[in-house]
Amino acid sequence: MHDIRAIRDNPAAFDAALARRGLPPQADAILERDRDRRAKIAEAESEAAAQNAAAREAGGAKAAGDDLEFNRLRLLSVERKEEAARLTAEAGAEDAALLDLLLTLPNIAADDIPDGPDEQSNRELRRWGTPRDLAFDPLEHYQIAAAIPGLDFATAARLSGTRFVVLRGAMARLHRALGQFMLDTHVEEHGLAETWTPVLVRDEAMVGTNQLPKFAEDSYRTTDGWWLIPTSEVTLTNSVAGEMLEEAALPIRLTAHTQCFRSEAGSAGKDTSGMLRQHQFEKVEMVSITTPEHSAAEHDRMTGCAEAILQKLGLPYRVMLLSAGDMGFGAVRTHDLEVWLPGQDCYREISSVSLCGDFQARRMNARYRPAGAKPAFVHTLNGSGLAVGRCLIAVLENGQQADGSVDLPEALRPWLRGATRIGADGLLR
RNA sequence: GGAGCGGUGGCCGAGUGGUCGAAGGCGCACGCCUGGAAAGUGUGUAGGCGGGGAACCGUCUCGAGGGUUCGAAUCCCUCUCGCUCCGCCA
Repeated sequence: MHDIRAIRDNPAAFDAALARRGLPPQADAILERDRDRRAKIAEAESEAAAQNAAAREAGGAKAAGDDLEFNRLRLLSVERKEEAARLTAEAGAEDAALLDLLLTLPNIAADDIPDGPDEQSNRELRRWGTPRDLAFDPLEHYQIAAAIPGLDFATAARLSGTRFVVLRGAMARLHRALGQFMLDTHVEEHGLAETWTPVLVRDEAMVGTNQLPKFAEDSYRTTDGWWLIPTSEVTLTNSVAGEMLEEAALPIRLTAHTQCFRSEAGSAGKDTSGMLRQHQFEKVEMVSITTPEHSAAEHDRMTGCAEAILQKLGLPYRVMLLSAGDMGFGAVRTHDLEVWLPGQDCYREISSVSLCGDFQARRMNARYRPAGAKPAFVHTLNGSGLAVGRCLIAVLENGQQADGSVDLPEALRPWLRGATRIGADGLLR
C-alpha cells in the first residue's frame, strides 16, 4: 500500500510510476478524495473538541455545585455529541474509501527496472549451466518412460479433476526428496529458520500480502471463511504483522515447505499437459524481513539462495529481471529464475524472488524501531526456493536418456537412499 | 461442542466513573559518575490521524464494534482472540 503523503508530495511522479505498470493516472482522483477526507476530519475533530470542552465544563459546574450551569452545559454537550458522532462517521467513511482505493493499487517499480508491458521486456541478467547436447529428441516430462508409471493423472482426475496429479513410487519419492533437499539446504547452508505454518488463513493475512482485495478469485476459500494459501509467503510474511520489531532482531530469514493452492482462474487452457500448472502444489518458500537499508542486498542474497538449489542439482537456468509491466502486484523488483526444460525447448519459470519494500509492511502494520528513532516500516522479501513440482519436471527432462531412463542429480543421493537414476521401468536404482 | 478466566504502552504490570494516554518496573535515549566500562544516579521516552516551518495544538486509540453517561480503561451488550478444564478427536 502506498503512503498517501508520497502521492500528495509528488502526484506526477506517482502517475508516471503507475504508467510504467500500464495503469492510467489516478493521482488526481486520489488527492481529491484525500482532500475531502481531510476536510471532513477537521470538521469532525473541531466538533469533538467542542463537545469535550462542554463536558469538562459541565463536570466543573457539577463539582462546584452549580446545578443550573451544569444542566445548561450538559444539554450543550449532548447536542454537540450528536453532531460530532455524525461527522466522525462521515470522516470514517471517507477514510475507508481512500483505504479501499489504495489497497487496489500496485507497488511502484524500482528505477532500474526495464520499462515494458510484459515478459517481452524482461532483461536477462545471467545464465548458468549449459543445456545438454542430446543425440535424441527430448521428451516432455510426462512422456518419459521412467516417469510414466509414477504420474497418474487419470486417478487424480477421478478424485479431483483437471490440474491435479497422483504421484506414485519413484515420482512420489523423488518429489519428496526434492522438497526435503531444498528445505535442508536453506536451513543448514543458508541460515534460514525452518518454519511450519498453517495453510488456512484469515482475510487479514491475505490482505497483508496483497492477495486481497484485488485477487480473491485466484485463491480458494473454505465455507468457514478461511483462505487456502496460494504460497507460504502469506503465512511467513504475515508472521510479523502488527509487530514492533527490534532492529537487532533483523533480518528475519524464514523458510517453509508447504502445500500451495491456486485456482488458476486466468490460465484456462494454459499448460494443461503434465504437472507444470496445478491447483495444488508444493513449494519451499523463503521470506526475509529487513530494514530499508539492507533490503536491496537481501534481494540479491535471496536470489542466490534459490540459484544455489538449481546449481546443486546441475540444472541450467537463467536469471531474468522482470519489466515493470510483468512484475507482480506487490513487487519493487523481481528476479525470475527460469530453468531449462529440454522437452519444451525453452526456459520456464521455477522461482520468483521479489523485493516488496514497505508495501506489504504498510498493509500488515509491521514496523521496527531504528536505534533512537521513531518506528519505521520494515521491508519484506519473498522468493521460491523452489517450486517443488516444477523442479521435479526439470530433473526429469534434463536427466532423460535415450533409453527412457533418467539420471538423477548427485546432490539428491542422501535423500534417495543412494539412488542415482530411475530406470525406464520407473524404478529407482 | 460445554464451562470458566482473561486481552492495558516496545515488554511486564497497576488502575472499577472525572483533570488517566494511563502508577510502578524493565527496556531504550541523553546526561552525571568513571581512565574506560559495569554498577549507581538524574532526566526523558506510546502510536495513528489532522493542522503547523517549528515549538506545539487538536483528535482518536487501554482486543474490535455498539450502548449508558455531562464525562468510560473502568458500567452494559455483541463480536473477536487467547488461556484453563470437560467432551470429541489425527
